[in-house]
Amino acid sequence: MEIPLGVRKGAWTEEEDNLLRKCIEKYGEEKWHQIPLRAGLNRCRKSCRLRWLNYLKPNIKRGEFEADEVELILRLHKLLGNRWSLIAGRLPGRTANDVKNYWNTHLRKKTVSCNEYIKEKGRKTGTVNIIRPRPQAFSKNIRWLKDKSIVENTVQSEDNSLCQPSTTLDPQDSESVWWENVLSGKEFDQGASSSSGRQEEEVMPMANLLEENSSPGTTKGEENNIFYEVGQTLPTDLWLDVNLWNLFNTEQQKFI
DNA sequence: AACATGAGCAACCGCAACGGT
DNA sequence: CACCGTTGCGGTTGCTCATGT
Repeated sequence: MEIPLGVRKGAWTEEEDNLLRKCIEKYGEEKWHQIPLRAGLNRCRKSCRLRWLNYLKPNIKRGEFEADEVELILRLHKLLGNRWSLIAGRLPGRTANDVKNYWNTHLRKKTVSCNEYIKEKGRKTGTVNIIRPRPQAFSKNIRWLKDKSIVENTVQSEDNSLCQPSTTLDPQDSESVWWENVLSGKEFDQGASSSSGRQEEEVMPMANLLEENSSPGTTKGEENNIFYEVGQTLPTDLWLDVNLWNLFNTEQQKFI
């Protein structure tokens, strides 16, 4: 086992902070398993890494979250769920832990009450067209263009009939049109579900797409269910409107 | 003044993914 | 391909401080 007996836990002292800071200034943010030894700290590597990333790192922004940051957190959380590292990657100077803590203490209650309101409203007004989260995948070669909300390569899904255009245009063009429609909020055809083969090896979920375009040091790829099927009719407590796609696109452009 | 309660935040823990062998 | 060590993430815990009773 890597953690020696008697390893120190709990709050960090100023002396420990200084040792860790000097060590990382000297050796860099690599090989965390060697950091405790190099720094002369009786801490486990996890503790050292966490302390550095959440507190000691030079560019960390302290203090109150600004209104635009809060708004971005709310929107990204709606889009991504509890992907704190991804969300933090869009907030310069903020750590995943900061974002998570802020969410849990300030925003969770608000969104819960908001969701309850939407749920209640949905019961009264019936159903709306939604973009529903579902496992869906994209080619690993997808690139977001700087000038347009277009992806170059194949868009794949568990249900191609919903995710690809019904026209017989050139595949790239038709997908571009489809994406433009999605991101511009145009209406969609009601798609009939049909199963189709899914190429597991060459596809990746959209969250990974975000990660590939996010700032260095963000998480590696992992699966999740943040994809959205269009044209479904479901209660409003599940909806995710098209404007959010526009937001997603807007935010994406900022960081490319 | 003493105690209870809740909010905010730092830190820990468990797990999954990744990369090397 | 399997195994193992390392890394990084999200959930949870626990400490501190402010506020209420």
